[in-house]
Amino acid sequence: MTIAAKCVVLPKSSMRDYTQLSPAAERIVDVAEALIQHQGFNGFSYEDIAQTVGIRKPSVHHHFATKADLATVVTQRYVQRFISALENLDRSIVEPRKRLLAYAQLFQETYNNNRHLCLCGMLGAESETLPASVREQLKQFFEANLNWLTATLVQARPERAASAQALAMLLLSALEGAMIVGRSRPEADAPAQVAQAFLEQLSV
Amino acid sequence: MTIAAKCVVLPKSSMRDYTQLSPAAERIVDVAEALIQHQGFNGFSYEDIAQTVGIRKPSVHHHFATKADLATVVTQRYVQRFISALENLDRSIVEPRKRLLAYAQLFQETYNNNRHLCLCGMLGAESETLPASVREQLKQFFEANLNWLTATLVQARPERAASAQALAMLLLSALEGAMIVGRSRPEADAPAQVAQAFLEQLSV
DNA sequence: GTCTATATCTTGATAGAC
DNA sequence: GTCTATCAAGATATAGAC
Repeated sequence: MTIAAKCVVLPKSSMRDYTQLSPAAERIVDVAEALIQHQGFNGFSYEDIAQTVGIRKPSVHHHFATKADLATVVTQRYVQRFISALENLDRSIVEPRKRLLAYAQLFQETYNNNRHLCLCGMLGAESETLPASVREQLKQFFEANLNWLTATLVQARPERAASAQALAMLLLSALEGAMIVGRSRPEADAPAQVAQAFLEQLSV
Repeated sequence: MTIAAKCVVLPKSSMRDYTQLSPAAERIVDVAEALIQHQGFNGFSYEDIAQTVGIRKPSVHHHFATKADLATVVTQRYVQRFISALENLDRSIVEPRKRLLAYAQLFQETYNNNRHLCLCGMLGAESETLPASVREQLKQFFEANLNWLTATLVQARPERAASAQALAMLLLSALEGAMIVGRSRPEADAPAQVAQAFLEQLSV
């Protein structure tokens, strides 16, 4: 099969690009992102989006034919932005321990906005009901986070490099979990607190 | 207002008791519990339950008038059973560190069943869309877990009692999060692995 | 306790005018 | 790009017979 033929058979949803959204499409993606983080993919409807954006349901369908299309673009944009944020941390913060604190702050800032979950944490919980295109993005998100955390933990404590992978999974899981557990708790800074406990107790 | 009057105004759903379920009602609760753990409260319908149990939709409504009623009973039973399991651990395992490993195994065993999430982890993510009666149960679940973990961590390391609360939140969050992150990863033992990393690295 | 039948509403989605 | 109108399917829920 030629490369051209391969491109032709790509499903329409895969050709959408979050970097080329019209202003109206971008507003829809913004609202959908917030609704997923607040209520989950199965907890909102096109009608909810239409009312928040201030348009009608068919106008939403004009920009994103199906809910699966919309979720794919929302997730794609979130994952790419998050990966960009990780690259920014590498460029702007030299000390590994401070970089890890800034990383935890990414989760805390998300949570500060009306206790919003990490988009991929919410979708990860619902993943059994999601289209494959979204699940693929989730894999990328978690893998990128684990790779970044592992590398940063090795930099912070080279003598413990052997356990860096396991600690990366521990910290990522703790941050995702803290946003969920924290919703049923009074504290507003659960993600920052678990990260602090992690770094202090492990002397990172 | 008299105590009697207060009882009278209790909504019907609050009077349901998971300890007095008929065999048919219990089968429905079993199936609903599994569906929530697999797909979430907003990811299944009465029709799904009916088909799995092998009855018709109205028969499900006969036992649980509304989806909120059903979710309340499912959650109530799950939380009480989990608290009983914690009491069993206290009775049957003397050494605190082994008790913590057995605790983590509770999550791992849940996860071994088709990557089922902790029921309260899934509902915690969806909590913004849930009835108050379910949210109340979630608070109880997480508080009971944090109290049990804090006490057990103090027993394991009395000299670190001051940080036991923060470490309890770290471990609980990590276990809940590992089930979610793990769904997008190849490993089948994410909960057990994060618990092991926690106990090893913190020398518990 | 279970069923058939039905009501009502919501949801995701389409047709076609402007 | 947005709208009105509409649809088919699915979801929650009820009425009433057996």
